[in-house]
Amino acid sequence: MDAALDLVAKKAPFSSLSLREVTKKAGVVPTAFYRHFTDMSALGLTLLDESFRTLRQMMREVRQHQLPNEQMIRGSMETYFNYVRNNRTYFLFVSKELYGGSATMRQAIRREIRLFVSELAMDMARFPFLINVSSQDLQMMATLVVNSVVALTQEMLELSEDDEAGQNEMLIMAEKQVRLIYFGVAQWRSEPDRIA
Amino acid sequence: MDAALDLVAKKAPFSSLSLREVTKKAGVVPTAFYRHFTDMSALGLTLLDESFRTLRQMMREVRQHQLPNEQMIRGSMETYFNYVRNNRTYFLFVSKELYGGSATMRQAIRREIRLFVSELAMDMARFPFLINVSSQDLQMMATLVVNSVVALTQEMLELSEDDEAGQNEMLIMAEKQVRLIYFGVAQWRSEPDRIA
DNA sequence: TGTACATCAGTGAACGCGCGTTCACTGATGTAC
DNA sequence: TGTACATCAGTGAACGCGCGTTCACTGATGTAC
Repeated sequence: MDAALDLVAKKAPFSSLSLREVTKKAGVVPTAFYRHFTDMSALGLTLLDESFRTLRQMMREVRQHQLPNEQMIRGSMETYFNYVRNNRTYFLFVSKELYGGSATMRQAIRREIRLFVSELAMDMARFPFLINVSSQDLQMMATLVVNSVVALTQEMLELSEDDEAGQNEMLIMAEKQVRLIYFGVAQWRSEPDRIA
Repeated sequence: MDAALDLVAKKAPFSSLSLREVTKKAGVVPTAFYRHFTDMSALGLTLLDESFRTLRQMMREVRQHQLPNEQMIRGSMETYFNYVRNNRTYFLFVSKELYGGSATMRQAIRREIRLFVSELAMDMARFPFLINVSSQDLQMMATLVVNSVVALTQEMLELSEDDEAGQNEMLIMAEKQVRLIYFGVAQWRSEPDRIA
């Protein structure tokens, strides 16, 4: 599993990895692979599980905070992006699979993302200034936040691992974007034609 | 080229396509490939050029509209998502390459996206209520809009081609999200602690 | 404590297959005079 | 208008290679009595 993650991080997407490549990197003969997985796609799904198992755990902790004030946004983003940095290879793997993987993989990842969105929407439902917003709109707002953070995560993964400055820029951008979205959220339906 | 796009749309990402697969699909002998491209990566770059050539053209037209009122947002989103529907295979190709392709491909796509972001930021700079916003923040806001639309585009591409209802839902969501962002944009720096 | 057996990760030879690429070729279409 | 030659897309045989998967095997570790 480590060998596969390393190979994905260093070059190709998982789908273009060969069984022999992985076993070679792991320092083991190709046939030994079958002692652990039935085939490559089984390995892929296991890696996906592993990737999300700890991520879910971390998200749950981040959600402990409750009110959407600015310190809370900054704190969540710091915690999250730190986690990304410490689990770079997992995120690189998931990022490449999200659109480039098999249908099964893509569905599995989208399911996890939708889960985060729903949880965030539930949190938002408790904001006093959002009591009149439909649950569909809450879902839309949460999707916006999650999609934006995911996009910046993927952008950060393109940076070299030791580009501290660039990574910090991403964190700041993420924080500002989420704050900006919350400005819009507070505005939603309360004064809908301020701009028009 | 059509054969390659078809194969990418139907299943695997471009990087896992073989030269023989493509020529077989095109109804031609493998060696005939070399009459047109030096290798697969040259074909990939040509497809990328082709994908963005007409897309840039369309974006230029969308930008003709000027003021950020709600009809303009709706109109732009309709034009754009219609274009996506009519060029599905190209977008599927680009979407899979954005994170799963070779470094060259990824860089080329990111460059195009950054171009769109800069143009949008320039448009925003002309909004009267944004005169005091730093150009860095304008870039951040434009990034947010573009990233959100890109994410929804990719989500739409996951839907079946004839899922009219689902695709319409994406369009509506995109319009709402962009409108919400504009609410936040209008709020930015003018009353920064409304939420805090 | 010692013996017998089961479990398990890894080995190495072998297979048939699709791969990218080479080469000399064919035959149709375009161009010069 | 006819002839000679160049250009060009496609052909088909052949190559060596890495692939996934099979098989019978080895030897270390764990378990039962």
